[in-house]
Formats: sequence, C-alpha cells, structure tokens
Amino acid sequence: MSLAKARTMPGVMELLPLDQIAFQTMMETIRRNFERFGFLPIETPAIEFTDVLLTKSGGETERQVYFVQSTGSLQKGDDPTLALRFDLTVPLARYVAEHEHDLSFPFRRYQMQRVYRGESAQRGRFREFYQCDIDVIGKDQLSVRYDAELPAVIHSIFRELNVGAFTLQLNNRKILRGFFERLGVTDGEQQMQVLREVDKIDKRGAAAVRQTLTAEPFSLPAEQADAIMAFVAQRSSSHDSALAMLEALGGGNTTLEAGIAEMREVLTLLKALGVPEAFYLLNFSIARGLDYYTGTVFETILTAHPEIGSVCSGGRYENLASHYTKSRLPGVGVSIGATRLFYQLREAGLIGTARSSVQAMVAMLDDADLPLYLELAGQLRAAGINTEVQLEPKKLGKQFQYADRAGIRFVLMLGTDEKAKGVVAIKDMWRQEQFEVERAELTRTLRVEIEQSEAMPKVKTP
RNA sequence: GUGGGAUUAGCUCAGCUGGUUAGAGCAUCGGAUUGUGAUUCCGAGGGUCGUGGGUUCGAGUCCCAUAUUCCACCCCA
Repeated sequence: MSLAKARTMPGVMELLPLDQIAFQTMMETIRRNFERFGFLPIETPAIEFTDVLLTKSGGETERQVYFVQSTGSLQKGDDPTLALRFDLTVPLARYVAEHEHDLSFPFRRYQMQRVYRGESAQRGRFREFYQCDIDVIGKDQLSVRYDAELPAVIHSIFRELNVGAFTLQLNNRKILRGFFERLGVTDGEQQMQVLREVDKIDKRGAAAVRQTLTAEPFSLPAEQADAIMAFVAQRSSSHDSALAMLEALGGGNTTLEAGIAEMREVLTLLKALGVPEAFYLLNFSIARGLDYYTGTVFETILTAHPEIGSVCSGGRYENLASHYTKSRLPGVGVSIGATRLFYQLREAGLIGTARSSVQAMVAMLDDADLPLYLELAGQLRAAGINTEVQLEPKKLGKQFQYADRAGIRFVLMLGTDEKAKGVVAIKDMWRQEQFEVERAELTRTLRVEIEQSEAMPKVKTP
C-alpha cells in the first residue's frame, strides 16, 4: 500500500513551534495596541451566505471566492449558498447592519481572523491568511478626525514590532479626483482607471505609467499626462512641506478643496497625536486599487525594505453597508496582512526564531526519583514558570540535546550529588554555564534568571 | 484568465556532447567507558531520476503528452 504524500495545498502558511511562538508574539503586539487605542474585539464566522459576501464586488473577487457546499447539496447539484470570507470588511458591514441597534456609534472594532482567497500561488501571496483589521464606523456621518487616529495606531504597532524605520504614506482620493477634474478628466470611471495606473508608479516606474496613460484606451493628450505625472511625483519631506504641498495645489472645484481640507486636518491631528513627523509623509501617487475608498488612503512602507511593498493599508469609505441596510454608515479602516507581514519580515531577516514558551525542563537522572521530579515541577509551575519534565529515562546527553533543539533554556538536575547537598543544579543552555542553588531558593533564583532573559529582545535575529 | 521556467535522497542541488552498480552538502539514526547538548571523529540507512509513451544496442540526459510546482501580468494583505 502506497502512502499518501503528506503535504499542504500551496498558499498556506504552517510553522514549526518556535516560529509559531514568534508569530503569536507579533499578533499579541498588534492586539495589545488595538486595545490600547480603545478598539473592541469581535469575531465573525469564516463561512457566510454567498448573497452577503458577493454584494459589492463583481468579477475579480468572485473569481477568488471559495464556495462551500455540503456533500448532500453537491450531489443534488444545487448551487452553493455558502462561501468563505475573502476579507473582514464585508463581514463587518453585514455585522454592523445586523446588530445596528445593539451597537454604540462610532463603533470601533478590531478583528484578527483568517480569510480565504483563491489566489494562484506566488511568493508572499496566500490563500489562507490572517488579517488584522481596525475600523471605525459612524452613523450617518463620521468625522475625518478618525482618519488620523488609525495611522497613529499603526505607528504605535510598527514601532513596537521593532522592524526599523517605516513611513506611513498618506493621500486623499478627493485630491486626486479633484485634480483630474480640474485637468479635464471628468468622467468618474476614467478617473478610477487613471487612479489605478498612477498607483503602480512605484512598481512600474514613471515612464511606463506615462506610456500607458497616453496609449489606448486612455489616450490622454501629452500635456494632461505630463501634468498628472508631475503631480503624482510629489512627496513631502516634513510636516511643513506636506502642508505647503497642499497649499500649492490651489483650488478650482469642490472635490479638490474638500480633499485638501481633509488632508490638512489629518496631518495636523497626526502631529497632535504625537506621531513624529519622520514617520509620515504625503504621497500623491498613493491611490489604492479598491473601488470603495472615497477619501483618505494610506499605506505603510518599511524604509529599509521598499521591495516588500505596503505592509499595512486602508482608507476611508462612505456607506459601508448600503447593501444590507438603509442607514448610512461611513467608516475608515486599515488592515494588516499578518501572514504576509510575518513571512516577509522573516525573509528580510527582521524576525528570527523565538525562544520556547517552555522556560525550564526537569531532567531525569534516576527513574526511581520520578515522583521527586514531578514535585519539583509542581513547585515551579505554582510559581508561574512553564515547566516540562522528562518522563522517560534517557541518556543525559540526549536530554540536553532535546532541550537544545526545543529551545528550552534552563535544565534542572536533581541527582545523587544534589540530593546529598540539598541543592538543584541549573544548566543554562544558552550561556553554557551550570550552577547550583539551594532547593528552597530554586524558584526565586529561576524567576530572576527568567526575568533577565525576558528583558533581552523577545526574538533572536538569526 | 494570459505568458515563461522548473521537477534527481527528508531539504538544497551536481550529473559535461546519451554509455557500466546515480553523487555531494545539510538533515536523520548509531558509536567514541556507565551524570552533560549544539562543535570534532568514525559508521549506517535513505532515490522504480514527477507520471505515461516514443526514439535508440543503450535514456537521469533527446522527443511528445500529462501532472505538479514556481515566477511574471492581473488583482490584492
């Protein structure tokens, strides 16, 4: 009988325990910061009704949705009525519409769950991945001030994740649309198309984008294309220069003027929120591909690793849940793709293998003394130390090898010599040192050692 | 959905224009006096060369098909 090949489908991330600990450490940092800024947790089911999920989108998302069907329904040949969620924003819209009367507005929620997309496999692209979303949903209206609060949360998270310098890149779609309108590109659909092209400028290069804009189907006159290219090439270098960029735009139509006013308020509040100006800039080429963004848009780029692209992005949308309720529910949100972020940080060498969550291991020196070892482990656990006991007699060398591979730092030995002296030997696998402590002092000493070890960076870089 | 690469040991790969029993590094397992790992030394196991067909005296190597996988575009986190 041939064995089935043990494998996973492409596009899923599966980690070894120490990497899983590093991933969870990252997730805890994100969660802690979400909560620190006053966001509330929710979870929604992985499976939703297809008519709920497939409202807003047309071709592209539908192509990527996994439909879910019971075998019975499949055999009857029914069309699937269920599907796996492909993001957390659509389920949020459904959630808010469904629970509208039980929620307090503005509703500030965070959500960290897996989503599913039928992507073709590629590096850093996953079919199952974690999204960590925060959104603020208002009833009828929501102040643009919230658009400044979200980047402040993101700043707090990435600073704590210790991934080096990064910049929050901001823009406002009203500025882009208003500018295009002033230039004479007035058709809404064409504005969208131009937005999408302009958004690729950092990836494809300015020359290629200009080429696309002047060619079919855009066929923009050279002067228009040049004006657009000159406009979107602008980046601010400081808080004041960002304000000056806005000032220099002038006016001309209500869309443009509204965008400038919004952007100015966001920048001002970002500063007031205490985000140092080195961490944010105004970038007129940021547009985002998604259709539903209407105002502020943002992306986050790691300074040392621009090739990674945006590690966190989002923006402002009007009327999130128009498909489910007649209430007007505007919102602003950002999403961190945690799976891709972790994967790319690891590729870039910014995240190494974590230490084990097991803090101490009691070695087995004599099979007959097992009850003694169990008692010792009980003491440690009662003191809050994560402890593992060797339950099978093995050569001591093997036990050390096991501890080393498992990433366990402290190995405790209580054998004939130690019993006679009333001590426990502690071997520090990292420092390659060994010392003895009185049994009564054991938990206290070990706690000190572990605390010192915690004070060092959580994660060893390779 | 459109286009391009790749497939040889658990992993990363070598194998020149077809020529005997297909190799290396890492990993795994065992040993180097019975309470000390990761370093060193010695040894061992492990492959129907993705699958099916064809050309040939002879195919890992050439041709066709198929599967799988990766990359670029599209789109996105």
